[in-house]
Order: sequence, then C-alpha cells, then structure tokens
Amino acid sequence: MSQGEELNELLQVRRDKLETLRERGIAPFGHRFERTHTAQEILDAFDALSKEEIEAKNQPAVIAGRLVAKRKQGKASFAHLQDQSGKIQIYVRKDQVGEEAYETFTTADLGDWIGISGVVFKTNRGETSVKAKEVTFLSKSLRPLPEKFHGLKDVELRYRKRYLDLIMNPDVKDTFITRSRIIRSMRQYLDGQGFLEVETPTLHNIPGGAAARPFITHHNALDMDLYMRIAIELHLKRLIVGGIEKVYEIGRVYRNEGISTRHNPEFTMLELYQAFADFHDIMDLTENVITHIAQDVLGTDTITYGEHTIQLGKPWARKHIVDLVKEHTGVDFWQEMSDEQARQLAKEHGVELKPGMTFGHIVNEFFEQKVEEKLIQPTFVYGHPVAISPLAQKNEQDPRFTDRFELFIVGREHANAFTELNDPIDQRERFEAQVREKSQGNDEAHPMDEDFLEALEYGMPPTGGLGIGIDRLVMLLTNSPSIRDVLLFPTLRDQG
RNA sequence: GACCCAUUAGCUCAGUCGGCAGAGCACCUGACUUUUAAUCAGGGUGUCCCAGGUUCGAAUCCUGGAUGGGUCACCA
Repeated sequence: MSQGEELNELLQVRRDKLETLRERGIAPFGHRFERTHTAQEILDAFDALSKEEIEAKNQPAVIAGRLVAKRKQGKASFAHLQDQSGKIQIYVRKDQVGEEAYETFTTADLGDWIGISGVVFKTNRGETSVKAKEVTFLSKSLRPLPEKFHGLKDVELRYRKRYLDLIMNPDVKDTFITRSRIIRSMRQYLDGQGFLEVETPTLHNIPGGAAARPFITHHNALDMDLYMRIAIELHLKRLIVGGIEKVYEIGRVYRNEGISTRHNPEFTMLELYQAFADFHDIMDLTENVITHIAQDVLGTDTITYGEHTIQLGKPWARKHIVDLVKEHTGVDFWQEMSDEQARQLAKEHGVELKPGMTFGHIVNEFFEQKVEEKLIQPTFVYGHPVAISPLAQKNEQDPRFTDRFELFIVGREHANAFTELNDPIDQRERFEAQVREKSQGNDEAHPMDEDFLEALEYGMPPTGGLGIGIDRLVMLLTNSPSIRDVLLFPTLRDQG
C-alpha cells in the first residue's frame, strides 16, 4: 500500500480490526508457534477411521494455517485452515475456548493466520476436523483474498502476484513441487554417474556458446561492459581441458529475444560434458536421464501432453536431418549441390529464406519449416549442417554435416548436443565464418573467442556435450501449455 | 516488432439499440452450538484501464496510448 493511497472500506475494516487486536493485548503479527501436525498429516492418520474410532483416540493436535473459509453459527463456528500440505476443518465453540478467544476467532478475517490447539474428531457429515481448545492469533492479513469459489483467474494477476495464485490454486503449487523434484532427480542421476556439478560465471566478457543476442550490463569499477551468459558451454569445455572428465551445471541463462509460451528471457539449462564420449553416447545418456526422471518423479514413462500421449520409454527414434527432410518433402539434400541450387529448391517448396543463407542454412530451414512440428514422439534428429553448428565436430564421412543432434518431443526442441569440436584450427575457422556472418547482418552469429581457442590449443580430449532446457522439460512432464506456468515469476513488462 | 482479443466493485463476471452502474462471492449490521460454495434478514463499497474526440447524453461509438493473452515474426 502506497502512503497516499486512500483505503477503501475493505482495507479500512481490516486496519480497524488490527487496532482492536492491539487494544485487546493481542499481537497482530505474532511469534513462533510450535505445531504437532500439518493438515495432511492429520487427514492421513485419521480420515480412514470412523467417528467413534477417532473419538476413542482423543488425539491432541496443534495446527497452524491461513484462514480460508469461515462458517459462523452463533456460539460455534466451522472454518478451514490452509497450510502448505492442504486444508483442514476446525470447529471452535465459545464454551470450549472462552469468550475472549471466541471473539478473537470470529472477528478474524479470511486470510489471517491462526493457530489451533485441540483434539481430532469427525463431524456428523464425516469430515475429519480439529475441535479447538485454544485459539492463537498468528498474523493479520490486511487485504482480502480473491473469491473462494472461482479462485484467481486473471492471468496477469496470477503471474504478477504469484503468492495469491499459490494460495488460491492448489495445482500451481503441485507444478512447482514437481519442478523441484525433476531437478533433484536429474542431479541425483548425474551425480550417480560420476558427474561433478560446478558453477561458472554468468557474467561473460564474450557472449558465446550459442546463437542469441545477449543482455548487456556494465561493471562500474572496471568500467567495462559485461554480458549475461547465453550458454554455459565454453566454460565447461575449459574444465574438460582442465581434466574434469564428467562435468555439468544447472543454471540460468539469459537471451535477449522475444517472449512466447515457449520462451522466457531467463531460463534454466542443464549443460553437461563427458570426455572420451561422442554424440551417440550422449543420445544414450539423454534417453536415460529423461526416462529416469519420468519414472522417478511421475512413476511412469507414458505421459499426456495436451492432446498427445507421449511414450518416453526407450528406445527413441534416431533420424538424420537430411532423411527427415526427404521423408517429409521429397527433397534429397544428400546430393551434392550449389547454394544456388538449394535456394531454387526452397523457392519451389515455399521455404522462406533470408539473404546470405547457404546450403547448410537452407537444409535447416527445410527442417524447421516442414518437419519440426510433426515430431511428436521423442526423436533424436542428428547430422545438422556445419553452417549452423559452429561448435560441433564435422562428420567424418560427409563434412557438410556435423555429429550433432537435437531432441524433439511434441514438436519442440528439448535438447541439443554434439561431439564437441576439439580441433582449435577448425574452431578458429568456424569462428571466422561466424564473424563473417555477423558482418553480413546476422546479429546472432557467434563472436570470436580467443581465450577459448587458447584453451583448446592446450588440447581437449574427444568430448560429448549436452544441453537440456529444464523449463521445457518441466512443461512436458507437468502438462503445462505455457513456460510461464513453470516459472514462479515470469518476465513481465513493468506495470504502467 | 505485426495482427487479433481482453480490461467494469477486493475476486469471478453480466451490462441489450448510446439514456440513472449490476449480480454472486467477499465485506458491514443482526439471528443461529455439527456446518462445509452454511443458512436467514438488511446494507453497494466503483478512476467502467488511461487520454482525447463525436454526441443533448459514452462503460457502450471513433482516435491514440497502457497492460495482459493468443497467433505470427524472432528464437541455429
């Protein structure tokens, strides 16, 4: 509440009640409170028992929660308290708690935090509840909660005031609990495979490791611009050079791009590098880690996403990008051809190109415009063209393509991986090609990174690397249609 | 960035052809000792997103803007 804001009746009433509490010697913002049970613990232990069985146990319980429903009935009241585990009904009688405490309870507002000490019982209607012997006022709520039946639906309010969304919509909390479990499961799996988790800088001197526009920031004391990282890649590969053979980081990356149901400017990536491995090994690892997470967190490898039923059970399809383009369009990019011939094919098939695109870009455009959205079941698409893969090793048989794959599920990219380019001379040429692209207007082309090249020149073992977008994986496993549903506080414009 | 849609009470939403701003929940007053979207009686609490314009008169029509959502673009 800003200082000057005039209080409407709803807000003023609550402030008046706060004063009344103070006058009666009750702290409106109280102190520690020791409880014996959560709401769910009581339900788990007693809900299956009969009214008589519960009565015979005469089980004391101390609970605490937010008052979310209240049904006053003269000298007795029913209400529901909500804690992190769920809701439980309480029954407060004037003749049990005394006049003072009953007054405190009946004048409490929805949203206030209350502690109850009493015994577990079951009502005539069969709801397991706690009958109060003592009422402790814990904390005052000065603003009214959203409506109890319809909840909070306004999407903008749900994102801007996520706490209200969490109070009113139980599914939301479940999604974020699942998100936490997914990440924990991922860590446990990788740790079990002997990977070392590390933390590398998010402030970079050169924004590399991906093709994306960065956020620029400034360090005052050094008087220099820094970039928020767009990928973790180049630092983890330096660690491979340093002899850490299995390494990963789960962390935030930042890309200065558009916002959509699948893109947030900051998002969470897993990146992982394994010495002496190639992209085939990484495919196996990717399958293993995702099916492990699904089994561990959801207990199944068959999941529902929107209208689709997805089989996450192994093995997943593995298809070359050129074969997929051929399958879906009839165009055969295995044949040797000039950039001009490729452009002609794009024109014939209605594939839109930007100026300066070469053979490799055009193959990729065919894939993105004609194939990608059709890959519903898990599919490893491999063999991406060199032109769009400046950090991947070339394929030995056909150097137009690389030993790289992307994982597609429900038509979306979920992972990107390759046999890492460890030839510093080739890497320099790739960077130089990217710099040329940049000068031709591709502002997402990769910049030259001399420091990284120097690291490669000391010798990097053959290495397989992987990136998984955690947010999209959570979307998939929680059946969430928008990335904002799996981010507690998605990026929004400043309120006008 | 383009196009489409939305914005009315704390929340969820109506509002007809341009003619006094509405409902339910929440809230306030009262009744009520096993209720549960408690019930009963009474009470409307508002910058109709903002700024202009048209009109005797605008929540409603027009123009511009803000915020959000969707689609597209961007995102290897």
